[in-house]
Amino acid sequence: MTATEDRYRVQSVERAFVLLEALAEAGPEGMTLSDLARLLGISKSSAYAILQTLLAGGFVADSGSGMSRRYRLGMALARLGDVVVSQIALRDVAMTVMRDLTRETGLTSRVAVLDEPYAVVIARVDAPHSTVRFTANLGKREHLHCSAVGKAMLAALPETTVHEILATAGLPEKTAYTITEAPALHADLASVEQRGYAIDDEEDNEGVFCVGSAIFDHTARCVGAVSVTGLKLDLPAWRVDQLGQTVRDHAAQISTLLGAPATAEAAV
Amino acid sequence: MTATEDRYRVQSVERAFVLLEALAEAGPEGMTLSDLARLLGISKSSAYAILQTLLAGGFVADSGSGMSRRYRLGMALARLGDVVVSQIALRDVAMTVMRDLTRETGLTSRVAVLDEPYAVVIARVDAPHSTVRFTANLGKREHLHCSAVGKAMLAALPETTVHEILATAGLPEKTAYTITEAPALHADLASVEQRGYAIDDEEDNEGVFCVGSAIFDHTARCVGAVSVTGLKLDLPAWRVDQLGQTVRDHAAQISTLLGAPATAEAAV
DNA sequence: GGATTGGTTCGGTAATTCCGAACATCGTTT
DNA sequence: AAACGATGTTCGGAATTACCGAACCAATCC
Repeated sequence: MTATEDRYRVQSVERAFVLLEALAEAGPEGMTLSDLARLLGISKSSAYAILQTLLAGGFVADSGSGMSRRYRLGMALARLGDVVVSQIALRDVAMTVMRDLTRETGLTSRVAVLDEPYAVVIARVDAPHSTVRFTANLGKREHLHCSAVGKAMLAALPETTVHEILATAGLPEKTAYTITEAPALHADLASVEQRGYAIDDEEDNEGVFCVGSAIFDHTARCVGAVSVTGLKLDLPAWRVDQLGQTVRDHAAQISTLLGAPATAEAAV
Repeated sequence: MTATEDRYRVQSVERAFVLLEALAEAGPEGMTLSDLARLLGISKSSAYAILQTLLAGGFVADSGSGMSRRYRLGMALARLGDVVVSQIALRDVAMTVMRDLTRETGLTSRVAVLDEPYAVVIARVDAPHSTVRFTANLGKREHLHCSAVGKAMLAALPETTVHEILATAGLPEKTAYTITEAPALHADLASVEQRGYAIDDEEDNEGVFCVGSAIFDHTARCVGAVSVTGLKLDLPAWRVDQLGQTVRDHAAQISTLLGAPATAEAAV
């Protein structure tokens, strides 16, 4: 049946999580050590050791002591769960809006988040009939100063963090068009802030053009950016601003779906 | 320092959760196997085995495959976290309202949840100067047909589940006043539904009087009940209805704090 | 007060898990 | 292009690790 070799599983870890599932079933009143041991079909001492481990990490909590001590799920799980739902929220929301965006523009769209001092792509929707395969691997770290998503985020971040990021990551030259001087970059960021979208004009890859805009969460903090990517020769100059507005609108759409207040997307 | 003997801990379980914390830090883009192994200071194969285990349970998810596969937190954690927050919510919300209730009435108040086919007490606030110590242990299972919290819940549950519960648990006689006949019980439940609160008049313990009312969550389902307990001779008949309304109001208060729609508490 | 249930501690055993190394695959760089 | 480096996956062996059973406390129930 399960061709998935048991060889590459850890027994005690599996038991720990079966135990957690049992506690989840049990509800607020929790379960006793003996109940758990019986339910899992293991010795009391084994269950005890696992519970102590989980207790130390706050993944289970105990009510009462000594006799008839009861165990229930701990706060630490609430924290982990919260991380998951916020991540899922960004991914899922982004995916649906990105599909819209590529359908409207015919271009590959991507969403990246900030992983100081780099940007990292967490979702991508390929153009339907892309002439070139952009090998944009998910999870790949990219420089901020030479990408549309990167500059969109930089323009939305506080000044101090921008300085920190540029200080640690620098401004390496990727192509002849890469902005390698801090003053020039700050000037560019100012116009990004004004327009509401950023442009990468062959600054990261020769012949590649990108337009990106920042995404904000419910606390009005910048959590990432969305962009479309195409070949420079497919994009006449008169289309750029129209494209920029489209991307900006879709970014705002993601932000509102994340519960961002309307002010976050407006001009500073 | 930590006098907590490492002897009663499970190494691999501890590692698994350190790994999860690391993934939580990592964010939506996740981490690679090698990164994790380096970070935890363990071999790749060990980290691999743990990851496979977590993957099987849905506690981590993987993006991409083969090369540069990335791991991030899985949906199962969202589920566990959700269970925790709803439990915490009920407990915490209940405690504050219960303190109000005992202050106003001078009686011991308790909150129980349904653990078919029994009721189980999950929180209690003792009366300030209680003449008698009610040994109402938390987590203790009680019959539904002879307690105020039990009858309050029964009146709020669908007919089919009521039948199931009574069929499996029966109607054992606890005192001379215990309702042991199904028709009589149903008649009582009807009046409970009408009044909005249930009465236990020495049906569980001789000389003990209880008044209880049901609690509803944000999905308008009955999740428990709250009650006050006192000695029969301290409660003249004319106080009963006033007390019932007080308990009912506080139950409604808990329900609204849990996000229950206003209709749930109204008469059926 | 005895009997029963539940939690905690301990010692020995062997099963479990850990590691290192080798293989397969892919991306990068020379 | 081809070699290199890095990554995920598989395997065998060694011993650490975690499991169990039993005994020891503590508290409840009869």
